[in-house]
Amino acid sequence: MPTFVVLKQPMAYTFPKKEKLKSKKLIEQLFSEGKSVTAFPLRLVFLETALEHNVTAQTGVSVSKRLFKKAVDRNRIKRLMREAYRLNKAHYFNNITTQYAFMILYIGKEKPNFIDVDTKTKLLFDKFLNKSSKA
RNA sequence: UAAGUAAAUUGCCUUGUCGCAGUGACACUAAAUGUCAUUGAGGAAAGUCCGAACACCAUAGUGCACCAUAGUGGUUAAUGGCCACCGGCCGUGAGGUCAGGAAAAGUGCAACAGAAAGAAUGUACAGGUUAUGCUGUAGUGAAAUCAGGUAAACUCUAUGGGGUGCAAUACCAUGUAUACCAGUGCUUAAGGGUUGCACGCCCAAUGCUGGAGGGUAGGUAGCUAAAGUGUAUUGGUAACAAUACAUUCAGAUAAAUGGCAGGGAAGUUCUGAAAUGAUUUCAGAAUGAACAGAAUUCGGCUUAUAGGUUUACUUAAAUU
RNA sequence: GGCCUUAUAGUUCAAGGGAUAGAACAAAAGUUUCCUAAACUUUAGAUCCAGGUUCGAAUCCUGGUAAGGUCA
Repeated sequence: MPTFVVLKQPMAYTFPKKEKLKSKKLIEQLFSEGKSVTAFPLRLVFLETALEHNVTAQTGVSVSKRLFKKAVDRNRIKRLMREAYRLNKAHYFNNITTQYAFMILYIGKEKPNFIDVDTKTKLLFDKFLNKSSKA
């Protein structure tokens, strides 16, 4: 369970402002030059790059207005995705030396619950590690 | 008790833990960072339909055009909102609803049907008359003889409206291109700006306009104490106003207000028991909350919304 | 966040408030052909939704829904 692990290592499970992907320029660069992996209904777009702050990655989440008309639904999905990223990133990315920009997209049409998003996020990061280690 | 009408109000509560954003204090030379404290979505935050505040457009002017509104009075910062009254229509009723000025200023429109839908007078029958004109009825149609209907047709009347919107606007940082093409021009002027047009006003030689392109797309202010909110009293039929006291209540920007694990609840369904005229009470089990997320700020309107609670009233039946 | 535009057959477009909403392409059936194409004949198919004004609304007015455009 996530809560059990959290009690042991509270420091790693945060998601402060400087770990968020905000620069418009960097986001445009990410979508034009970055690669992607998919674990439906999630897609991860990533790019190895140099960041302003001393962090392993800057990450953003996105849900299309086309797929979810209501702001409540979009906010809910983005919160779940951020939460899943926060709880899983330490386990997967502690050994990475270079800096990355990430963007996680939700491409499904159904509203998910947290367990789905959590398991899919883990699957997504597994795929990402495979792909990046090969390259 | 049943069926209904009109309002008001509420919009799940709570514990632990891990996170997010703002503000303050402390540590630190400062920044970054850390610790602690504290605050953190709605009645519609929505639609952007009205009205304002505020900012810029030179000072925002005059006329026409254009747009909006339309019984009377009141209310307000303002309104197309709201309140009261009058009138029309609907409802047994409580109530609901109405862009509710002008057709004797003018122009237009009326399919089909019908003799005829405007300067027209037909046909049949009856009445009346010497006879005709005349009067009534019939048939068509939404409307047929009356100086008719239609203004959510043009129009007229009255009233109001300068334009654009916080991606406004100001400043700082970064970065280039005073390059290229077309037009025009240093002169009474042409041209451009100012709202669609006219007048008026304003602009000018590293000029102005258009085309095609290049650069930056980071930060700060605007940004939340306000026509604020709550309670009480007074005035007013009411909308609303005045006074007193209390209170400080979100400010994000790929965009905070969340995740997980419990506990409790209104309500709903089922089972059992007791009483009863419908039904109610008690016990147990299951289930466990609609519409929806601030984006400069207010006042309204409109639309979405599971249920719960309260008040006033109407109709019908029964009882006293 | 602000400001605008549009919505009619499967698609692209018409239709001064008036009879059964029209045209082209596409679709289906048939004729022709040994078969297909072309050609010809026929058929089916629509006013985004809900109110209002009007005798009568695709058209006028109001409120929703959906799809698009634009800004420093």
